[in-house]
Amino acid sequence: MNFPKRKQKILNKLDEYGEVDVKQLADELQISEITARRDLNQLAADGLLYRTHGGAAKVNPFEKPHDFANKTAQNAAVKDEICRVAARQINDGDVIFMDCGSTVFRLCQFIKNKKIKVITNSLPVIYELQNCAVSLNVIGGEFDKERQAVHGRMAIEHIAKYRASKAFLGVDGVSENGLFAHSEKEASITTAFATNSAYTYLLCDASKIGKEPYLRFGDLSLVNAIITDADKGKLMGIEERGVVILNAKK
Amino acid sequence: MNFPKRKQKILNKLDEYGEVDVKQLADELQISEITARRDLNQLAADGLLYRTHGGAAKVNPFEKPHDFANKTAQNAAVKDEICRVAARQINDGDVIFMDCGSTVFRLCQFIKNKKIKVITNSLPVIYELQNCAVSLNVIGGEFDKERQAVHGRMAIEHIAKYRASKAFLGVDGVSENGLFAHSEKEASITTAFATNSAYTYLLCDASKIGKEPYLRFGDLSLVNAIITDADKGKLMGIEERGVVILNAKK
DNA sequence: TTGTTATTGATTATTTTTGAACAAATTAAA
DNA sequence: TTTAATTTGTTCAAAAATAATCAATAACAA
Repeated sequence: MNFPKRKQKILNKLDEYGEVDVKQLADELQISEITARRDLNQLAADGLLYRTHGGAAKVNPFEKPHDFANKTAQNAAVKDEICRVAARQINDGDVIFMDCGSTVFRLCQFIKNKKIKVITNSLPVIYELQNCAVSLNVIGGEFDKERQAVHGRMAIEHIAKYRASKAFLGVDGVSENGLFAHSEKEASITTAFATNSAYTYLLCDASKIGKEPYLRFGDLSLVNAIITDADKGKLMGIEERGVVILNAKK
Repeated sequence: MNFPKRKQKILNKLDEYGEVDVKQLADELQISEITARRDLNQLAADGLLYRTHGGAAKVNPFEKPHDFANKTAQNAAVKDEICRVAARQINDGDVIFMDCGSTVFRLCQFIKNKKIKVITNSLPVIYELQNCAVSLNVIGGEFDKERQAVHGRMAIEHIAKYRASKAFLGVDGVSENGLFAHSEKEASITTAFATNSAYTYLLCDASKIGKEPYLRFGDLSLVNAIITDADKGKLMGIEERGVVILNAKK
């Protein structure tokens, strides 16, 4: 039995029972335990399941059915690790910016009982945090349906009126040459967040490191720290520029 | 049983009873007490619960946002009639203000296919309209959890920058003596909406007519028309002041 | 054929998880 | 207040799971 077929079986099983364990999987599929583990790791890397000790679980069986939750399911495990590290940087009393990226969204779950103020342009973030301890400030302006967030001139003006102690941002790419985005819209918002916060964290998984898509919108000096699961080797050029690297490897 | 599964069980239990204690948890989940403690500590670190001596408590005593849906369900039939009439006043190309009242919220369902721009401070309205034809403008500022809407000075400033062709507003009371609200917050937002739109509609069911609760915040001249299911008799004093009455009786 | 590559399994070392024992801290009681 | 009972954090050890390395096999192309 080849991998694609096993993959299908594993996912079916997972869908039915909500979880699987390595031993039982190895037995049923007539493969060794290590192969079963390798399969699970590969599926976990694709964000199709959650790897646990001894097995795996469905991505999020108790998550809300919002469509933005689905988007963030890709690489959820890695993103969660990154966000755990990020959450540890946040103290009561902080005023933080959060942008509308899928990685930053996953930060919500870890800050729900912190006594902080969150300023954001992301509808999913607002929706997720509306009933918890954090105080919310909504950035006003034109609503972008695709990104489920507010963008445009008004949004930039709004941000400029506030000062945050920390900003948590995502980008489409980052290298020693600077920060990169797919669109002008996101670039200008990100820049506004960064310039109006005392300390800026970039949250990005390994896939974004070294990528330079489309638009270079800012220098590395715009951010103070990068929280990532990428290897040291890939980050050398960036660290040399004075950016703090926070490792978020599992 | 692995951690993710225990995590879910703990959270479920917490959700049901509001609190758990270590001993009982260890017993029910067939784990040692120290493991139970470790689980609770980890969940607490993620902000999913509050750690107490001997156990843990739910993180947010607040209620879920369902109460908004419940509120809108009250008198739904009457409110829908009012909103049907309101929707007929809206033409393609209009720029309209919508406030955060439960009546105005029900207007959403009737305008989803109109080619208009909606400017609102109501999170439920944004959520409801995010995936349809209307273009959305989000009013920025401090988020008020109770009302699920944005209020405050920033919101007022935001509104002042726009001009709408029509505003659709709710109030807590209206009589020939003017407009009434339960709180200063809502009053100032309503005033801002009304003064920045060419034509202002008040959406209110019969229960609001003649009521004068707490704060009188504006003259009747602030509105151009009232859409209501109330009898002509109750409205005489108001109509005399030049306010157009649109009947919305079933 | 031959060499290359991908897949799988076995072995070993490492990491993670768990529980027990005990000292420190906290709460409750006298 | 002091004392007793709980609860907790810490350290250590055992067990389980995992990652890493290497060898065997299968699939594939030249």
